[in-house]
Amino acid sequence: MVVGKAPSVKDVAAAAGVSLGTVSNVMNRPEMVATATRERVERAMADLGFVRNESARQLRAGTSRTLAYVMLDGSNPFFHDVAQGIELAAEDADLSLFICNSNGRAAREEVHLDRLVQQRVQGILITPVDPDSAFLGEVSRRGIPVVVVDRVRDSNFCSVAVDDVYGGRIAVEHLIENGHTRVAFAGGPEALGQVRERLQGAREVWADNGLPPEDLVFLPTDALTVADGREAGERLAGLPVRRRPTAAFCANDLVALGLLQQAIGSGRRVPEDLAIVGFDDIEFAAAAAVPLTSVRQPRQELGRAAAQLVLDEATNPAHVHEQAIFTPELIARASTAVH
Amino acid sequence: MVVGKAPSVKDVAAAAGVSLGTVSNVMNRPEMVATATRERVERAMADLGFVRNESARQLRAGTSRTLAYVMLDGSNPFFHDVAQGIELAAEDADLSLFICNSNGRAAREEVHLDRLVQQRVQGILITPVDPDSAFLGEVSRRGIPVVVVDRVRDSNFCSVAVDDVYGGRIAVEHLIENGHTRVAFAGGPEALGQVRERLQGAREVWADNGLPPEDLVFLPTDALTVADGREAGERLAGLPVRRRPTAAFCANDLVALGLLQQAIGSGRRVPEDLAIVGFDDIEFAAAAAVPLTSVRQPRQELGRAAAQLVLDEATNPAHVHEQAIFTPELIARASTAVH
DNA sequence: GGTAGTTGTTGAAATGTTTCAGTCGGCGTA
DNA sequence: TACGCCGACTGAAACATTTCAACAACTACC
Repeated sequence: MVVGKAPSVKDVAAAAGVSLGTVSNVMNRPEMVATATRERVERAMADLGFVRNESARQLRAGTSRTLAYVMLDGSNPFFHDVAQGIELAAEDADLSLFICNSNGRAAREEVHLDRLVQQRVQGILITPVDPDSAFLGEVSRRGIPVVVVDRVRDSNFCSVAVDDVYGGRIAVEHLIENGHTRVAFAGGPEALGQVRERLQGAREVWADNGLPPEDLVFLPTDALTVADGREAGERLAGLPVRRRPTAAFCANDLVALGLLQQAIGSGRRVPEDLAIVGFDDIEFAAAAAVPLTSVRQPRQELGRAAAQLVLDEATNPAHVHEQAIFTPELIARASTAVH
Repeated sequence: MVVGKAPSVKDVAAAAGVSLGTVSNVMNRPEMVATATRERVERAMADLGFVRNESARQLRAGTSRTLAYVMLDGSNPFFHDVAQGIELAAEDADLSLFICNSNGRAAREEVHLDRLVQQRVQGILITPVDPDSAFLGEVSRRGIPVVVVDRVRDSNFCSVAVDDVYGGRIAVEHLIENGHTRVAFAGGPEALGQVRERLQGAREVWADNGLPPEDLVFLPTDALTVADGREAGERLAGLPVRRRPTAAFCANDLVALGLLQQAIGSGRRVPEDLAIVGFDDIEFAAAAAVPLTSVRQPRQELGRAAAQLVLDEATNPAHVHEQAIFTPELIARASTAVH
C-alpha cells in the first residue's frame, strides 16, 4: 500500500523507450510527435500513474497556471459571487484559482500577498482593505498583474467597480418617488470608499429634490454586518416619532437584513412602518422574509471582467490599464412597496 | 519602471559577499549563521527586493506549504464557515490554504483534485460530491493525505462529520415536546447521506414517541437551496388543512429560510401557523426575520479538526485514520416558540 | 605547539521539468 | 547518385532552490 516516490518523466521515458524530450513533447506539443509514439507514451503514463510535477514545470517554464483572489470578507456572500465570476473566467482560460480571505485585516492580507508573490502566480485580483496600500504597489512593481476589485486605485492599476454614487442616487430617488420625506442612511465606517460614495449619491439626489439636508439622517455603523444593522435599527427606533425616518437606505444588504430583522422583531411592519433599501443584491436579499429592495451589483460580471483584465495584463504586451465602471440597477421588491 | 527578472539567491549571495548555501541557511536555519553575516544577507535581500521562489523551494525540498479545501457548494455559507476553521488551523501551522469549489459537479471536482495532485499539496480536505468516488481513493493512494469533511467514507480515510441521525432526533423531539403531532420533513435528494440520516433520526424519534408514521410527512426537494425551500412551502400550503403539518423540519437552513419566506409571504404566521426547524445554524438563521431554530453544527470546529487530522497524517508516521464525529446541538429560537 | 573540538561557511549535487540546437534516417528531386 | 529537405526524436543545459560533506578558522586544553 505504501508507494515509492512518484514516477517522473524519466520513468515514463524509460518505460516507453523514448527520451525525456519526447515525453515532454507529448504533454506540451502533441502535434509534433508521431501518433504511434504518442500512444505508447500515453500508455506508459497511465500504467505508471504519472502526474506532472507542477513545481518543476513552473520553475523551468517560468509561468504559473494559477490566479488568486484575495477577498475582503468571507462572511459576505457578495464576495463569493464575485469569486464565482472569477472562477468561471479562470476555468475558461484553463487556470486554477487560489482564493484567500483577509477578513478585513491588513496584516493577514499582507501575509497572503507575500505568499502569492512567492508562488509567482500569474495574476492577483484583490478587494483590498486599503486600496492605496503601498504593499500593493510593490507587488505590482514586481511584475505581477494586480487588479483591484470593487474598489478603485490610481491609473497604475486596473480596477473593476460599480458606480457607487449613482447607486446611492437611484436608491434614494426610489424612496423619494415612493413619497418618503425623512430617510436614514445606515452604514460605516466612513473611511470605506463605498460608504462615502453611496452616501454622497444619496445626498446629491436629496438636494436635487429640494429636500432639507437634516431630513436625511446619517446612522453610522462600525462595520457592514448584520449585527451592526440590528444595532442601527435600535437607534432608529429610539428616535422621537416626529423625527424618525420612514425609510432607510443601507450601505449593504447585510446591514439591511439586520435592520429588517430588528424592525420586524420589535413589531414594526416593513414596508408600512419602515421601508428598506439594501445594496449588492445578494441572494439572501430576495430570500428575506420581506424580500429586500436592493441596488444590484453585477457580482459575477464584476469578477469575470476583473479576471479578463488580469489575463490581458499578464499576456498582452500592449496592455493598458483600465478602470472599468459598471452601472448598478435598482431591484424593487416588497421592502419598499407602496401601501 | 519595467523590471528585469526577479533577483535570485545567487544575486543575494553576490551582493552580500557570501555563498549560495549561506543565503539558504539564513532563510532556513538562521540559528547556524553568525549574526553579522545574517544581518548582511538580510540587508542584501531587502535591498534587492528578493522573494524566494516557492516552486524551486518545493521542487528541491519535496514538501509543499499549502493545504487545499475542495468545497461542495460555494453558495452555502455553511461551507465558508468550515473553510474559515480550516484557514485558522492552517494559519497556525504556517501553511497557505487553497480553496476550490466544485459546485456539486463531480467533473469539476475531479479537475480540481487533479490540479492539486500536480501541485503536490501537503493535504486535501474535501466535502465530496460522492464520498465513495474512486478518484478520491487514487489521490489518497498516491500518498497525499485526504480528509473527508462533513461526510464519512470507509476506514481508509480520516473524516470529520456530525452525527446526523442524532441531529434529526433532537430537532423532531423538540417539535414533539412543543406539542406538534403532524410534522413535515423537507429536503432532498435522498441520495445525499445527510438527508437520509437526518430523516432517519426524525423517524426514529417519531416512532419512539408512538406517533403514527403517516403523520411525519416527507416533502422531497431537488436540492438544498432557498428556492427549493420556497417550492416545498408551496406544496405544504397546498395540503388540505386537516392533514397539513403544523411544523417543518428542514434538511438545512437554506431550505428552512425558503420555507419561512414562503410561509410569511403567503400570510401565515411563524411559529403560530407553522413552526420551523433548520439544520446547520448558519449566521443567516439567527438573522432571519423570524430567527430560526436550528440544529447547530460546530462549523469552524469541524474545519479545524479536519485540518488537524490532515496535518497529522502528513507529518506523523504513526498516524492512524480517525473518523471524528461531533454531536450537534439544538438552538431554539423564535421560529418554534410556543405561543 | 600539537590535538581535538566547535563554529561558520563553501561548493557541488540533486530535484523534475522544458526548451532548443542537433542528429538521424528516409524521401523526392535533379 | 548526390543533394537537400523534412519529420521525428534526442541530449544536455537551464531554472532557483536545498542539502550535505568537506573545509577553514578559532578556541581550549594539555
